[in-house]
Amino acid sequence: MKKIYDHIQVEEKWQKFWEEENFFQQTDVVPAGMEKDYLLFAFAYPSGSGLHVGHVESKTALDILARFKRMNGKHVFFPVGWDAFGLPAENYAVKTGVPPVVTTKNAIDTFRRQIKRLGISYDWANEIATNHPGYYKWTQWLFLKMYQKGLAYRGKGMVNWCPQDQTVLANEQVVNGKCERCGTQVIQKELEQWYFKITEYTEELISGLDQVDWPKPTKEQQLHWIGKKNGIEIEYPVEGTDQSIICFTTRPDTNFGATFIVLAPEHQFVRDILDKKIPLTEEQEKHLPKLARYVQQTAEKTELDRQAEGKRKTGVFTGFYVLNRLNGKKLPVWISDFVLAGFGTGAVVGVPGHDLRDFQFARTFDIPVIRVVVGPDKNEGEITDESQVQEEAGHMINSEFLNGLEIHEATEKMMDFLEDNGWGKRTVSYKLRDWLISRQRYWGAPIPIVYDPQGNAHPVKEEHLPWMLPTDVDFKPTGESPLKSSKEFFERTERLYGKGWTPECDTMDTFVDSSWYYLRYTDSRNESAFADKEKMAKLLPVDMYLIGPEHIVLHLLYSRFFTKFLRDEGYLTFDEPFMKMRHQGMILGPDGKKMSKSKGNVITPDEIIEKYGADTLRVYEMFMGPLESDKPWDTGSVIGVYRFLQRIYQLYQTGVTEKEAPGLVSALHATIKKVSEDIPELKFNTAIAALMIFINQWEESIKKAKVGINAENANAFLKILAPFAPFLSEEIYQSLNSSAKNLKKSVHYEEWPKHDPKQLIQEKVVVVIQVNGKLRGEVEIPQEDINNQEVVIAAATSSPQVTKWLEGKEIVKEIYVAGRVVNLVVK
RNA sequence: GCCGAAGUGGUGAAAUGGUAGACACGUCAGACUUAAAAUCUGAUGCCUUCAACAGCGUGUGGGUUCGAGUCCCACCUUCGGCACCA
Repeated sequence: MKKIYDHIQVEEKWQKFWEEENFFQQTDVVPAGMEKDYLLFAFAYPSGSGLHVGHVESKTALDILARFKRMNGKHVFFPVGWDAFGLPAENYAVKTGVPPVVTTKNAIDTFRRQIKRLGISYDWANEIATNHPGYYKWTQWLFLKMYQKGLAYRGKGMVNWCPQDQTVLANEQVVNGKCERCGTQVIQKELEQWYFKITEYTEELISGLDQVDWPKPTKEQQLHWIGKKNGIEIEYPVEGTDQSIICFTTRPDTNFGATFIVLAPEHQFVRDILDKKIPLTEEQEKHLPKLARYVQQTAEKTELDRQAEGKRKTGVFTGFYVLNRLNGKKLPVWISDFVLAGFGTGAVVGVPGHDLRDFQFARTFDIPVIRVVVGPDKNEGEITDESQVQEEAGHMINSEFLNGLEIHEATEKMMDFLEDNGWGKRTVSYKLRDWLISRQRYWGAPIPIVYDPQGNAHPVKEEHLPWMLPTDVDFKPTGESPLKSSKEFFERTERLYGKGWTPECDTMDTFVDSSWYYLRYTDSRNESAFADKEKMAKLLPVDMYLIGPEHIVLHLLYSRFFTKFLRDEGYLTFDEPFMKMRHQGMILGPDGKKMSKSKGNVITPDEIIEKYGADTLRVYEMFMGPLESDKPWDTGSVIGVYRFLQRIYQLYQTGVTEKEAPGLVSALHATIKKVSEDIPELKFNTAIAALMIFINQWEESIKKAKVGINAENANAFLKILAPFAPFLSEEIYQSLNSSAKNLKKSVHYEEWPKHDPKQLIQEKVVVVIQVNGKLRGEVEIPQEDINNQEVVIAAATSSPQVTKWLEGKEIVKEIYVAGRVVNLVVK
């Protein structure tokens, strides 16, 4: 009778065994002569709803890699932790009054239990959670380090404000004008906020990408985000004043076609007019009310309003003119919200003939349009329609000394000319801004700053770290930081710093927590440093980072910034934290849509493990398709993997024989080769297919000839199966070798088998025959003739399948690809 | 609009420029069973067909090549990201 593999009982048994024996806990030192391998996954936010099958994918993938590398003699560092600060826990607290520290702990406990059931071989001894005072003490310490170096600063600025969450959002956290978290329309607000000066490292954030092995599209997205543009700042004197307006442009070649200037409503010059710091003529005074109203309106506009406006241009004339020194023309100065205060100089020179937005603006306000570029259509006439606006290619006209030049040549010549005359200066502009880290939230690390009675900022003293997050707060959103409601927090500040001193009540963006967690892993219990320098030098940088594509821009940019800063401070010896990075795709619901509670398409690992076991879940998810692509979950298909594992278990009852089938042994070596090649490339789906093929062959051999493979080879197969199905392979390994003398403690401590190339050599090779590129037959060629073209061609042309296609034809060409294909070209 | 990725059976998917559809699900037929589930065996791209070693087939249209899912050009569709960035 067949023995049924009882996954529940078996998996519990080995999970307990591995845990009791501290199987995968690393000593924190890399043993001499061993190469380290640091495998990292993006630590998760422990949400209340627990793990879903999507979480399982990346964890399993890296676990397979970890086990494979251990068996290949690497010192694997595979830590785990929790990105535990964040909004959901706090929102839950607002609703229910349960403190975030409680919900977070419960959520982590659930996650931990679920992950352990999956058999992920994490180094639990170094587990971290960013909400733990032992962790955020160092988050705060790093803030102070930045503060000392002038890289953390306080500044006034327009910020994105979410009225629902009652907090500031980074630009990156505003999606389509809505809050990334809750979907509420974001508005603009001016506030005093803390920033990190990431722009200090802009150039290195660009050049450092050359050092790392990341997917190309990821690098491109980062570059795009940084948005480096070479251009020139041109100075335009304002008529009737001693001021001038500076415009940034990448296309000064078109400057003879300039007909106006547009400022962002937030531009300093506009403020100066409104504040009457600039003497106004009577005529100019008349523009003031309109101007003031427009500035006011812009400030109140939400991102969504701006979007709803679409391309429709609005604006107001300031009453001022500047001088275009190239041709002595007067250009009217306008303001419009299509010009962004944060890019370039917040002022744009309007060339309506050759910039679509400028054209639309000129049309709306009846400003003249001048053609200075002739495009590939050779049209030199007036520009009257959007479709005629030539931006990308052509030659100059109506531009005096530039006439006839190709636009790129003209750009260079114009830049030289402007610089030579002192009217402009070449410059580089970036989209990247400093990182706004203040959050008016409770559940985060408090910013370690206190204010003296005069309101000046002072760093919290190092001996007062961790600067504890108070617990006596009111979670109800008031528009102000919840920490303001803590009596203890204010009392503490006065006690430690003096009467009238007050604490900073904002907390840090959770991206700060996650910008350095991979450093803390290396020395997670250190109480006197964020991590020991030597330990970091030994284990870092990260060798493989597996991360979802959603983190491409922010988290990676911030982490790289931290790394470069800490390197400059002498703590780190490398430039880039993540040497190799790959992305896992998303596991979609059975309906092909993103899994979400509200859609009711969430599959939990618990239900699958209950029914089929953790090994089945692991192997199924790896078998679904390429790691990096999005894949819909199909519960129906899980059964196939379940059957596969059951059949393996059955085979080991009957398939291990003293006499071996030679073809089977050779097939095993081919399988070892394939699996060994696929795992490092993260091609788990094809590795599993190879394992399945071998099991099919082995089964067939037993059925037909009653011969299988011997114990040694049977063990070899178990070893290559072990990373994928750790429980099943351990179970079989232990019972198969129960009488063996020098048994390793576990299959997972075994050495990875090597394939024997001699075993892969076939006696006969099938060569395919094509006639004029079409498949017409095949011949078997003995191994020794495989490189003898004459023999192979002769065999091919005399093959009965082929002769009928050659009848009455002349062979004009013979192509032979050794061991694969013959192509006969006939006429 | 710009940047990026991807289009292959009923489904998830394989395929260093060299036998397209490996492997798996599903489906159909059969075995076992009172029956069902489970398990096992066989078939399964489409089409003509008694059967095909015949024809057609990797989003569309061209091209390069002895040979193209794979390389090149143009286009269509889907999905991600950015989006008035001067």
